[in-house]
Amino acid sequence: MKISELSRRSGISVPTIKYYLREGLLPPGISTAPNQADYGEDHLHRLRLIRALMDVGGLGVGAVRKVLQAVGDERIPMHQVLGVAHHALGPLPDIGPVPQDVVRARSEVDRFVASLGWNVSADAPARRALADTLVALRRLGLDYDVQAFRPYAEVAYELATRELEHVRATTSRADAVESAIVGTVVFEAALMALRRLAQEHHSAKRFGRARRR
Amino acid sequence: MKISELSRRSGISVPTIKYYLREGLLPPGISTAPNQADYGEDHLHRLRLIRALMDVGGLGVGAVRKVLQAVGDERIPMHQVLGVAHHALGPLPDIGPVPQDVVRARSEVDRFVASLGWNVSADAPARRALADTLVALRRLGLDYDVQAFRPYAEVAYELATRELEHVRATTSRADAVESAIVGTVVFEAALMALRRLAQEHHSAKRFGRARRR
DNA sequence: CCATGATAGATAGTGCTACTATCCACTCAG
DNA sequence: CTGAGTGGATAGTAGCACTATCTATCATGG
Repeated sequence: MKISELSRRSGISVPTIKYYLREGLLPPGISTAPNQADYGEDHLHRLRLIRALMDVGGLGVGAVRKVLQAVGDERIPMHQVLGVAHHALGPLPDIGPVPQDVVRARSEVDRFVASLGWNVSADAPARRALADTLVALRRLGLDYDVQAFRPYAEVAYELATRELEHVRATTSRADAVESAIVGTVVFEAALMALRRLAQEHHSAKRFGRARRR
Repeated sequence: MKISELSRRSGISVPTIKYYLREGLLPPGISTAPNQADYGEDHLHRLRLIRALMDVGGLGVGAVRKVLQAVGDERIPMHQVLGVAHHALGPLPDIGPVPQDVVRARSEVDRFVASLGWNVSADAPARRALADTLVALRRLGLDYDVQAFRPYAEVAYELATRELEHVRATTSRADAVESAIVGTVVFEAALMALRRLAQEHHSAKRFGRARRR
């Protein structure tokens, strides 16, 4: 199909598709002439994946590119793809000196993860993300302990069990990898939305029943 | 204290504090002369809250301003503050025409929420956010049903129960409101981080044990 | 008491990101 | 054969979160 049809079927403007081509998010079509190229269903699917990661997952162009590279790289074994994706999604590496309270929080988090018996690589970005939340709470004067995260950890454990079983049920590597990525990013957004809905429900039940606004 | 001390103790540069003052995120200090003002501990605390919302919660300046307005507005009753915060956090209102599949997903989500027996306002942004995730999954060719969200809903329900109980235990309105906001935003980030850690653990267990990278 | 540095407030500029717009030479469909 | 569409390149834009600079003041230590 031509780029105009790709644009129409994906709902993404032609200039934006050209931009994704330039940025390496979308592989080029099959060139049939100096100024003609042919795009297939896989291009359409790729565009939808890009939009899902950006719109639902909130990823930037750079993060999407990293994730897609990991998905497309056959040399990366299954059990590493999630890690690579998490590195693309997670916070950037440290820039300046790390404050004292952050250092302490990180080691608390590391001990906490170890106490859960979880087998997670030492440089997982989510470790630092979790430590950052702990630091934020404490800087606000709320003296939480890492143990406050335990119920969340138990919940996360059960969800991850379910999700990984689902991934195993799929067939090809490409499908498995993509469903793992989508599971991480899209179901994360779904879980957030559901948590907020549940909070509103409980808030209404506890503090009153009048409608908002 | 003077702005330089506020800057030193908060770790935020003086120009940035001035920027927050201009943007209305931080209330002005008590003016003691045409070019002098005095800032208190509450300003320091407010700055830490701003950074928590921005750095951990990923909110922009506009969203932070809306949330802080809701926190500070005594007229807004407790049971509405969370809703107001969710409106500030959630997706923007529709701009163009809403595609057919989105319309269908929204009504499915509405029926799903009703089937859960949750009492949530009809215009809660999280409804649309959840519908968007469903649409994203389907556009990727994964024909999920809303019911796939049920386990997540159950988990979200239990977490929200626990969290709202914690809010009730606090005392003043200001504290309660702030802890509700912080709970929504910061514990959301913590839950995400823990879910990713749990995923890595299960991924390592299921697909292999070699270290990444 | 006066030089030095900080301050409030205002205006303008920066770097980054995700697009958009314009241009060109070319080509394909009617 | 003409006019809309195309690939490829370059340049421009809008929004965001700061950052820099300026001015008129003010605080303070020698």
